[in-house]
Amino acid sequence: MVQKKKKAIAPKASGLTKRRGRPRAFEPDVALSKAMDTFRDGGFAATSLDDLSAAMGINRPSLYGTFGDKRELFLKAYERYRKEMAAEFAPAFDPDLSLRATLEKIYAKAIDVYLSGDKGPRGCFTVMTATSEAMADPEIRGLVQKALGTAQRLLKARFEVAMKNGDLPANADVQMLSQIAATTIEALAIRSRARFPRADLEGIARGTVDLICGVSAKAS
Amino acid sequence: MVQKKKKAIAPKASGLTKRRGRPRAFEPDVALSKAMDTFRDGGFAATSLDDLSAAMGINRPSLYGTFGDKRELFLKAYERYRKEMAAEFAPAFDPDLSLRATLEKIYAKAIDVYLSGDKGPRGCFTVMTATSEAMADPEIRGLVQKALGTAQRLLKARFEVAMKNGDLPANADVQMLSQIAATTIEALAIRSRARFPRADLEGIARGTVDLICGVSAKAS
DNA sequence: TGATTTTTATACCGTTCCGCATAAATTAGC
DNA sequence: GCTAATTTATGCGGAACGGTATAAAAATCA
Repeated sequence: MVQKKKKAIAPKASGLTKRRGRPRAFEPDVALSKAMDTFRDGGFAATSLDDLSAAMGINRPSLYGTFGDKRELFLKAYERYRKEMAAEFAPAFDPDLSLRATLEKIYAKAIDVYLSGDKGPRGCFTVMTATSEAMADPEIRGLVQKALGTAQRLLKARFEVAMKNGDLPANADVQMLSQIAATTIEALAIRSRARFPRADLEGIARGTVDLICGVSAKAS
Repeated sequence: MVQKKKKAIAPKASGLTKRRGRPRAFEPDVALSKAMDTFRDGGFAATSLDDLSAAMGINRPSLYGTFGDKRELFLKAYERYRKEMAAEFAPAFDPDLSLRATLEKIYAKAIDVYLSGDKGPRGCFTVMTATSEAMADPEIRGLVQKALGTAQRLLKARFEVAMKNGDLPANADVQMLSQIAATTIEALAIRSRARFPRADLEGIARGTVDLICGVSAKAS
């Protein structure tokens, strides 16, 4: 390559400027979503570019041109997962909800997400798929640490509010409670992947909620 | 092959009958241990037979002849891991130990096991390595279910004893307690793999032990 | 219409993968 | 020593892998 002439003027900020050449035959967003599912099913190493290309419905060169190599695609898929999860869980943190309702909503959502998948429960991208790669890839490891840390921090903040509101006893150990709450989510991810029945997962969730919020009467 | 003549008489039950041909140049047991470590580091798919052969110090044909193909070797490595863990954790269930001492010993051992590894914390074979394959392989999935179930059953039995001994309140919910105790182990496996510092893991363990056994005073 | 730009489709390249074929090496039995 | 049995060492073979070169297709701009 001698020297590629650079486009002098970028198209004006409008996101709808007509591109010059042949238009894309796929929606990058839905393709990335398919890639996310595929990685979640098989993990990084066991998922081939052929698998991805087939699932995303685009040829390998298009895939490469749009998302970069396999690892970059994995990172983008994981980034998308994190954003999707943030959006999924946000409503549960609605301050109008009681502490118990918040926790119930979080666990219900987690169970739904982890059990979804045509070929079996996909589990959690962070806990299962990304953490597997965390040993060999420092960047992925950092993202996993951030994700786990963020989850626990959000829970801790909610518990602090609850303590001020009187929904938790004044001497509650919010650090410990947020650990219990966060690690329960991680355990749900593991057990969903191992195909524990939904009722088991719901039982674990209910147990943790009862433990944190207190049970008025020990129901039979 | 026309027809392989079968050995008419099996050598007498003595385990020390001299084998006929060239002796093995490796110890199958230590080789399997190396395979276990290697799988734990990289997972099933990302670990090649070259990796295994190099780590185990034996050539591929010997490997194949002794342990079978890659999946069989994986299953044998996992089986070895489960037996090893059973032996490692057995002392913690010594009935002379207090409930608190038992739990402390369990978590201390878990953290030690999960943080071990030259190239970084190896985590738990069940939670990390095997569960990754659980989706595609029903046999592995069954083993994972059994392992997770066994851990929780052991804990539950210990809590039932504690309740009879008065170490737990008479109205304690042993099912819930064993869930908390077991899921905490799984969370430790995840977080060790994500390279959370040892102090964090110990903090999680201490929190769970305090929660289950009760804290006399909320220390500063 | 023709030139330019961008994406698509086909198919290839070198590497790595898993499993095994083949033959040399090392033992026990005769 | 010779034969049979078993393990080692070398390395092959077909398939799958990740990535890319190349050219056709489809759009805009002149």
